[in-house]
Amino acid sequence: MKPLSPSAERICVIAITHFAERGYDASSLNDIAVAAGMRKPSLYAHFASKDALFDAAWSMALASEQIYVESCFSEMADDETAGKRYTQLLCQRYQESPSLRFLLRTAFFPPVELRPIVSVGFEAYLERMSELFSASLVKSYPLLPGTEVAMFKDAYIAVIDSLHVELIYGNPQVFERRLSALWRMLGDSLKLATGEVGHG
Amino acid sequence: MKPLSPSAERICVIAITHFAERGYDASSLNDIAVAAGMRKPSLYAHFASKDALFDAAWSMALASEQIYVESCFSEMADDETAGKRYTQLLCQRYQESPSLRFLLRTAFFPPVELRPIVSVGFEAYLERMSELFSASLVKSYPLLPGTEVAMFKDAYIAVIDSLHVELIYGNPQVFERRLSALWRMLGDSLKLATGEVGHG
Amino acid sequence: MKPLSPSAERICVIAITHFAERGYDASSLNDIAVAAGMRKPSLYAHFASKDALFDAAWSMALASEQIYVESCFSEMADDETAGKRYTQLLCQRYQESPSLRFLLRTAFFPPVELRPIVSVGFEAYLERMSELFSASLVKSYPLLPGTEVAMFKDAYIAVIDSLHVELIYGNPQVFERRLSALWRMLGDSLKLATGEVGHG
Amino acid sequence: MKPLSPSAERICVIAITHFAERGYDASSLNDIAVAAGMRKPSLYAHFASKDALFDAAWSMALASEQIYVESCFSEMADDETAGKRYTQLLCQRYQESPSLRFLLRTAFFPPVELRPIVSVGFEAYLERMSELFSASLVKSYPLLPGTEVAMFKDAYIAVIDSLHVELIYGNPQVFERRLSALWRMLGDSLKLATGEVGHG
DNA sequence: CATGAATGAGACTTCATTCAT
DNA sequence: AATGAATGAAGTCTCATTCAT
Repeated sequence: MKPLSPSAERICVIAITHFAERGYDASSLNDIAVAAGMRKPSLYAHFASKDALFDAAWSMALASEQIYVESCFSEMADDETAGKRYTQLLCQRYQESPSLRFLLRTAFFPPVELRPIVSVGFEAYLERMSELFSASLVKSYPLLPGTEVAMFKDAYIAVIDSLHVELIYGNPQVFERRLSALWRMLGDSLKLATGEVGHG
Repeated sequence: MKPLSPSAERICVIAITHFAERGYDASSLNDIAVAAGMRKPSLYAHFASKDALFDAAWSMALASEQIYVESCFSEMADDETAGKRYTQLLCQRYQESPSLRFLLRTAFFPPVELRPIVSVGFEAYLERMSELFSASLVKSYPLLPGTEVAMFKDAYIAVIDSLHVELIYGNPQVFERRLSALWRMLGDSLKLATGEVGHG
Repeated sequence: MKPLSPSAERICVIAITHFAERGYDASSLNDIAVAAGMRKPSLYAHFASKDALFDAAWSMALASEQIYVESCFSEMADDETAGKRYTQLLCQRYQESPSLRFLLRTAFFPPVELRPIVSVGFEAYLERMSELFSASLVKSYPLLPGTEVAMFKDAYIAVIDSLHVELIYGNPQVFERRLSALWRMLGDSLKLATGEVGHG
Repeated sequence: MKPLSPSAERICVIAITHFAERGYDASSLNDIAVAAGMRKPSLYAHFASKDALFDAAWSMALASEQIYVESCFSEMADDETAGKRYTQLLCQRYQESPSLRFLLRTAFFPPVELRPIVSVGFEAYLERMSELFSASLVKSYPLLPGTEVAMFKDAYIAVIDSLHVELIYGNPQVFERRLSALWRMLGDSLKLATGEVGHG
């Protein structure tokens, strides 16, 4: 994982948008090269192969989104519902961040030969998110039993994935309805689970 | 949508598994033809182009899953929680039905030039599912206000999509946990929404 | 080793001349295709890869030369010195037969990945020649001890290889001098070995 | 033929092994550069082109083998059979000297555009060897007629070439048998040619 | 219906070479 | 003396498609 040269980084950024929009198979190195202001063979001065470029792009996108997630959760106000901020910003993030679009497309349907690399990275990404959520949850409801926390962790990731899908469908209005429906459910469940126990 | 000849149907079935596993771009007409026991050019006796084959495969898969969904909801017992049966069978269905795998992969990331066809069909598919769910919901809770029904419709599709994603990830154990977490939420929310009003 | 179609045979013949003149690495499928009156991708309707084409060309050239060798030895007159006719025709054969030129070039310096295939075939080719020689030798000198026959077999192949090299150098005049020098040696050695014993 | 810098010499040595093992076409400047501890463009600080590098490698290899041949013949004992020592050491020399392997490969199948350079050098190399042989032969058999000497010169080079081929085939056991068979022939011929005339 | 043969377009990749630094 | 970056040419190979048979 040595750091990339500036040119290599630029290529990576472009590759990310191509992979995000077209997928791995339908992305052409020629197009990526031209979009990066060079000719096809010049790519090979920076990356040994299409796979290697994909690897680098994957790492970069993953790192970028991981940082974003951290910042999202760390900026949380004390009285905020755990994990809500992230979901509220998600739609905008998706539209603004090719990295996120690339991440989702790739996590869902990775090129077969790169599946291992992809799934390891993405699972860590989701796992970190669920940890941030449950930490925040425990902070708000210290008395919540561990089994309940575990259940809500699963529920939160389920919610995230559901929102991801709606983002992919690409209808922002429906996204907002889904966001609200999911939080209604999650909120109700939390209410019942914590009742007088939690905040009280 | 004229009916397909037996040969054309066989080709479609094979194409569906290829598209499901590899995606449109990475599926080769040659492989499909050989898997169907013929040579590549023979495909053109049945379909005008790769796109046309995709179209037919898409229609067939959609029809197949629509029938399945109908049967799933129609066999529902009276005291069953609305839409639960479908989600419980989903994991097995996914593993057994290339059509469903094809549907999801394609709905999420359709080949650009076929996006319109795909999204129209898939939205109808989801819409029908949500109607079946809400009909069953209204039957169980006749007094539930319309706005609540609408909200639960959104929630149910959100749940389905979330489960879809977990199926794509491919870990059956996690699927079961997610399934239970989502129904816990949905159940809690229903409980609160209906209270004494509903079944009582 | 299924028989080749006429087109495939034509391509093979052309490939043989290309491989003979340029070697495997420097031969381009594009050039071969054009020389065969078609475009590059059309080759792949006949051969799965460059290696496969090479394989076929190798088999064809080997078979061709094996037949030639057989005919050469079978047409031998009774009072002829064993194996002489073949060496006398060799220069002309080399000039006329791309197969032989291909055989030698390839036997001497095969593409690394095809070395096994090549050496097996060529060793059989040489071995057959040495058997034909020794059979003819034994017929002329029935009393020659087995160890001597074995030695002359080695000597004959050594002579053949030496002539091959001179053919590759490409100077017909020098070839004739070498041919005569080698037969002088072989003849002298035979004279001493058989003496009054042989023809008696 | 200005003398090479130390770096250039080092590159040449490496190039010789690459050319010997792979041939001109299949040898990559990149590989050679890396093996020499530098990057491809750095080669151009030492050689103007691949051809120029080949030229230099060729000259170096030729010089190296010429020196070896001289030393081989000059160390000859008085009662030794002319030229025998060289052939006896040949197998070991071939295994130890990339230069010799390069020489043979290149002499047999030079890259087309370099054929003139190659053949001139190699013919001189063989010619020198045959002169050393005939000088030694004349020393042993002063009364041998000139025509006979000329014939034996041709025979000796023929023997050398035959041994070369066996070295290329790469079977040391067969090499020994061939070596002995060839000297049996050469010795018999010499015996008959000199008879009572020579040493006596 | 099926296919053998052909093909234009385009995929990834390697190569020898150049040039500014 | 060395190299990172770039590139035109060319390499092998795959693909969807067409057409005569």
